Amino acid sequence: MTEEEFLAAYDASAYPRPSVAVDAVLFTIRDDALQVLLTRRQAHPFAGLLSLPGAFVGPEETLDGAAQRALREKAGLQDIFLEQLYTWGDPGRDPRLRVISVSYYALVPEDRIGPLPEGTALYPAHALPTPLAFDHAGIIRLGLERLRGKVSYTDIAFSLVPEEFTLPQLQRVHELLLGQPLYKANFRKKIAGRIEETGKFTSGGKHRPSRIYRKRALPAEPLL
Amino acid sequence: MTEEEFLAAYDASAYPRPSVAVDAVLFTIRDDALQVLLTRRQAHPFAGLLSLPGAFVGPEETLDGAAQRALREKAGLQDIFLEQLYTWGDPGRDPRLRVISVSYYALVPEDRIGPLPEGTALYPAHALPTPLAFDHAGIIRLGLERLRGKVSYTDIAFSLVPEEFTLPQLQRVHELLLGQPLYKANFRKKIAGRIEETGKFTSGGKHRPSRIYRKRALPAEPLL
DNA sequence: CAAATAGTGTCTTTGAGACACTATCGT
DNA sequence: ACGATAGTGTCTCAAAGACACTATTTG
Repeated sequence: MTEEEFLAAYDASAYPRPSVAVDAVLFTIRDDALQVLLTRRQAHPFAGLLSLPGAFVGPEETLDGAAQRALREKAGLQDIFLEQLYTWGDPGRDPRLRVISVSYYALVPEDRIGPLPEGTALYPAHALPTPLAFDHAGIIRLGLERLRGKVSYTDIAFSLVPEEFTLPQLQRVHELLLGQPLYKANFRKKIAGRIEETGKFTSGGKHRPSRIYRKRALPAEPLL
Repeated sequence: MTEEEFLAAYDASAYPRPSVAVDAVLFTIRDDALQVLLTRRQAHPFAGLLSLPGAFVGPEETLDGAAQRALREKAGLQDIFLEQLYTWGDPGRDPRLRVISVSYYALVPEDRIGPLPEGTALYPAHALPTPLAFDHAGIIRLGLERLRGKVSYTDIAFSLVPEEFTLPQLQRVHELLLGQPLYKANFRKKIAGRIEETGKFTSGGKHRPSRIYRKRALPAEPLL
């Protein structure tokens, strides 16, 4: 059977086509812990359980666009770091109908999060209530793995920190993602090329103020 | 609007739901080059152009299952390395109808490839004909990036080499994926823990025979 | 023994890791 | 001066990189 023949058969068949949705794992740092945005489900299935914010993909909408919309609608967030994670499609993952879910993970500094709608809140990523709706526990686990894997060799940690930040703050984010303490001096050497000074300092603490930095605009390394 | 309301509206709407397909980028090494399996399209759209092997996802089929099926049908391959790559869903990427495509990349040693069906053949990955059908050029480019990124810190190169192989062979695969020559001694040190000797040697060459190895069954490193 | 490729020993360079030290704030 | 946190200098160690050497086959 050629693809065209299959398509014709598929088009004409009585099979319900799968629906396509997006689900987003929104991470942020709050109360010195990595947290995930979850909403409590009102309706069947999994009524009463927590689930990831999601949305069905509109007919004229890109996948990224649908993920952005989901976060805008459920958390009032715009222009945040968003990256595709994995696509989940096991038959039966949604008991109502076949749903293919394209999952995303998103990173946002706490100061960008406004008041959340009723039923939506942040939960600590390493002590989530159990069970969660659908296969969302697995999606979050994969998001955590991806995050942990990428933090050491990319810039993603900057997306979890305000535009202007101190190095102790940034180091703490790395430590929370990696789950282990880091040596101050080594950490600073490693990120030295990716930051620039603002000239400002913190104040008010009962200790030495710390320098305030921002992310360096251009990658320090020119192409080889 | 709650999710349930949206779902009800979505269900009842006249919108055609997207179709969901899989496309696979099958890589192999042949004639001392990395090659990709492509099939020439017979029908509209993009008739006459080359495209990736793909399939629509059946109603009771997993995504991985559909990708395996596509490769079985188009290349007679079974039980090969297969990993999800990215999901493409821009409206308009297929001019006929909305198609969400979950892309995979697959790796197979040349000796596992049998005779290919009419219109299907291998093409050198770094000198592909242009243009390709749909957004398949982008899918292949992403597959190449993923492959290059992963070769240095994972075992994937073993999937491009027969079960029993020599180190010059394995090194050549690394060099083709990375696009640069490697130092013999350093390469051997790096993979020393991941291989084991078979006790066999090559023969017939006009030079010193090389030892034949296989992949080490268990990861040498115990959990910390 | 010459050509050709397989395989090894070892010096250098780089970066991660560990730790001790100094600096500057508030009280 | 002290408690607390910010920030730096430097030794160690392991891995990556570079290169030169030895080994074993065929003709």
